[in-house]
Amino acid sequence: MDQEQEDILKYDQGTFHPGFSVDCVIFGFHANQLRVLLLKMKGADVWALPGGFVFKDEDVEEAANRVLQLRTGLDNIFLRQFHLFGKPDRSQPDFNAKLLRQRQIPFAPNHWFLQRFITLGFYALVEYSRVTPRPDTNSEACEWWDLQQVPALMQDHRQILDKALEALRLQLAYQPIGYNLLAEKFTMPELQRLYETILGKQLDRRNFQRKILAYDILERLDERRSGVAHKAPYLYRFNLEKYQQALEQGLEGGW
Amino acid sequence: MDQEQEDILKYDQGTFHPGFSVDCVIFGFHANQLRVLLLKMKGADVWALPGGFVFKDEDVEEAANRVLQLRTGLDNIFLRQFHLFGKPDRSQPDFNAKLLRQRQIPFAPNHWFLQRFITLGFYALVEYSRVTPRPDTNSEACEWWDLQQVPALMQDHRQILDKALEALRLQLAYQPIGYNLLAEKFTMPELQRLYETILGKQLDRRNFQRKILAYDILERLDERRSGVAHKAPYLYRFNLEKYQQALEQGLEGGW
DNA sequence: AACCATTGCGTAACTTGGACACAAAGTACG
DNA sequence: CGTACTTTGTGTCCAAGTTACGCAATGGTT
Repeated sequence: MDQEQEDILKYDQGTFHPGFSVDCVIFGFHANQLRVLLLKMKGADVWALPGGFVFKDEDVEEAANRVLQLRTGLDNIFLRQFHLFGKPDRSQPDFNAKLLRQRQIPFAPNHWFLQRFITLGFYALVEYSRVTPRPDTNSEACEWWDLQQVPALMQDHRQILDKALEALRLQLAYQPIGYNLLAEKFTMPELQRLYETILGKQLDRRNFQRKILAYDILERLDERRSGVAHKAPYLYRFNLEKYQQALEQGLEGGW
Repeated sequence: MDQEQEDILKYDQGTFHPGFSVDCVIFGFHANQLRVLLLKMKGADVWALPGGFVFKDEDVEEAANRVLQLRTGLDNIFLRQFHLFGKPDRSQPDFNAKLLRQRQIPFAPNHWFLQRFITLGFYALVEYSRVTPRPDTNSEACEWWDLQQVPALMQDHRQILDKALEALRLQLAYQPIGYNLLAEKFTMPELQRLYETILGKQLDRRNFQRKILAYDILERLDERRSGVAHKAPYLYRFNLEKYQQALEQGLEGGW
């Protein structure tokens, strides 16, 4: 894939799979807060989820990966589709027409960008510190936002974001989470803060440790995190093999 | 929606949302077996999932409902999207061209039916006895198949079916299942057989009863199922209010 | 050097889950 | 009509897991 960002709006009819887009809810974790990466649309006071279109012969998952790569600079990221948003009124052709005019791109009334779009929502978990946010040609900013302080979003992007969070919480119940969101080495309290912010509630320190260790996906290192205040906590890292296995098989089940 | 089934292939370019379809995995429960409703394609020795296209201004969920209604005669059914299948090679334009020729419909090489299709998979749970299977214009049969004996399916429909079953099993772990699949009144053993066939394993009768009753979504009636062999079991029905609530809030969680 | 928030490890009380026992109910068959 | 057999309703026991804490050790702070 070309690193150089091209102007999506200048593509011809027929370049992309028609009437279909992908939108990514990119989660990061910083300063004990869950954050999402958002784009500020040019000439409008709304923000948007990073999204894109699917090339005519491109895998849909691959398109989402491409979007992620372009906005964050990262590759090989945890990315999972969670819902398709297909209401007919979710598209706003007037808004899109305004965009085209603003960009001084000539267009016919049946321009592909003005059609109704169905969008597939993905959520991604990325390591905050490794991300280099990059706006696309239609946006003037690309920034992290605290989940508590997300600004007004265009179209139904707020709904998409909410549903992504719901899916993330659901994943927590039957699959491990953390790899890709935390640095390679991390402490138990850090992992706990992550779980707490995703769940939106506090957990008992000692019981958390017991439960997460029982999953048998962590390795304790002989190192401790030094320099910080108070007693130096041990560092852990995920055992990738077991982590992957837990992702596939699920952690518990209920039945 | 028009009850009368029209011939989909005779629609013009521009009738449907382009390059997009829905496919439904319709589960029923009969003779202690989980079954799926399949269509036999005309003039080909393969079966297919009931599917359809989305009208230009139609909600995607609504389109799936329409498909369900046309094939089963039922309305207001439990229906849930579970995965989008978007690989570029999943479409088989040659197969579709053959279909058009067979049906003696003239077509240009860029006919909408020959394009690449992205499909959204839904699964539905229906009450077997209330279904009246109806083939569509492209199929010569519409029948229930035992999950263990599903015949060869066209394209990636086998994958879609497998993924639907996976999603169904996952739902079992955190949401109740049974309403819509069973008759209004049912016995505990019947409910247990349902769980057992979905999970593909046997459960202890007594522990099952305790666990399912703990969910607090069932009401035991003063009636018993009479006429059958052996001791007459009590009849139960779902408390719809609590059932609905459990669907939304989830049953357990893990955290 | 005393202080104190935090970490590592442990334990008692309680809940949940799995394996199993037994009596009651209803059909089948001699 | 009574005995055998299968199935249902209810309950118990024990192991495993969960929850709610206690306490000493650590390492920077004052």
